[in-house]
Amino acid sequence: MKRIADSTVRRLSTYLRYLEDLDTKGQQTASSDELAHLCGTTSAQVRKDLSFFGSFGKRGLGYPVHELTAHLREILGLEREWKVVIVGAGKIGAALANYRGFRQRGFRIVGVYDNDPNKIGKPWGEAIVHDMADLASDIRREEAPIAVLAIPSDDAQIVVNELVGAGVRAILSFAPAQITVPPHVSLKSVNMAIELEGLSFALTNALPSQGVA
Amino acid sequence: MKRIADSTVRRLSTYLRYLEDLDTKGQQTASSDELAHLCGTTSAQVRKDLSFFGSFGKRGLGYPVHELTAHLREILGLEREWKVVIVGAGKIGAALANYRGFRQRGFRIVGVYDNDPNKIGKPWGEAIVHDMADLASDIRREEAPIAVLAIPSDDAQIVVNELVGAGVRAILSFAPAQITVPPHVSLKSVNMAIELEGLSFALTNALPSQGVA
DNA sequence: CTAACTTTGTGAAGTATTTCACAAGCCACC
DNA sequence: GGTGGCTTGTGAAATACTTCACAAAGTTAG
Repeated sequence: MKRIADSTVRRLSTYLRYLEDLDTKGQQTASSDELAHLCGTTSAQVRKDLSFFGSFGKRGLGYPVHELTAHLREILGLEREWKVVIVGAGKIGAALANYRGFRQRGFRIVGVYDNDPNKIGKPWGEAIVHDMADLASDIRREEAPIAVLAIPSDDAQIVVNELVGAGVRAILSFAPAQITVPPHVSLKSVNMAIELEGLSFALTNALPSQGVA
Repeated sequence: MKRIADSTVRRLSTYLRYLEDLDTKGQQTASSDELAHLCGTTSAQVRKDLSFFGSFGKRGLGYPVHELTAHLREILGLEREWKVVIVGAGKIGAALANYRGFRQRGFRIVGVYDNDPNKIGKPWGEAIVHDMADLASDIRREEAPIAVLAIPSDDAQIVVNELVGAGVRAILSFAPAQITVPPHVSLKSVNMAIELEGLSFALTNALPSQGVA
């Protein structure tokens, strides 16, 4: 199978979100054009994205909302539960844990870890903060495949190595540092500084044509 | 001047971060190859990125670290202060405000806004939470060009319209919703659900070749 | 059943971005 | 001051992604 572009996968997530809305509202079908308008893209893009995975639509009619929703969930691997550990009992991790969609989409937090003695043992949402010293062994026991890295910065790579060694296969990092992982591990980095500096650049250089997300 | 790709701007931010490190350590010059390794890209990419803005290197020697740092700050528009308002006195906004690099890079928070009566008037970091009702007039008075949108979700577009109407020219949104802005306004969206679903997809479809950020 | 209309799925064309590859420039050493 | 070894800057090639445009297929109305 052809490699799927990251940009395509991101759009699939967006389609899913809006299809769920439409499904809740009881809408039976949606055309690529309608979906495109909701999601801020073009109808050709929608059709192309979906066509990588099959023919889900009916010509002259559009896509069956409920059915396509199920297909997308399947494609994105959201029909199962994913165990997630959160490393760093700070604000970012808390924001994520608070986020309703997190649980709704099958991501279950099985542990929160920190190395601050003032935090260890304290409650954190519905969980209790564990000692980072237990991180690797807990991951091995739970077989959690996903880790969220929400620690300030510098030891990020060290922690990542530990995570990878313990069998984590996907990491979402909020640490403002370049991290490397072996090829069998997936890594996504969210770096607020980069986003803000991107805005600074845009303002400074006053490019016409913004408005995308 | 040719349009600069978003991916290029993101890399410039990364170069800057590592050049600052090298500068602090007292290193005089850095080759495109060294920078590439630090930043997880290729030397050709580094040279191409920089070449859009000028010839900063010396053949046979590399780039002067301190000087290039200054150039990049200039290019990214970080030689000045940017006033930022934060909309939504929740965890995400707090994470951002806590983040040291935020202030270091010239972003100054001039106001935090929420519509929750239990939060309005309460201290929030070093600031006090203001009523969203004052948002537009405060932005006009302060002339803050950047807003961080850290509210749960649904009214996101309404708030954005208000922000744009009040003169905001760049928005960093953490709301998990599609937002549109007029062409003269820059928008960056960070959507944790999309990132996590991207990881889920990668795990499910077990693509070989990950490791990028 | 036919005609008019809608919408998909998809090669082909068009853009955008990355990588290649090498001439030209600079340094250091003899 | 010439030679050898590095490293930049950059067109050209390669790759990746998006948009176009249209045949094919389905729908609706008469």
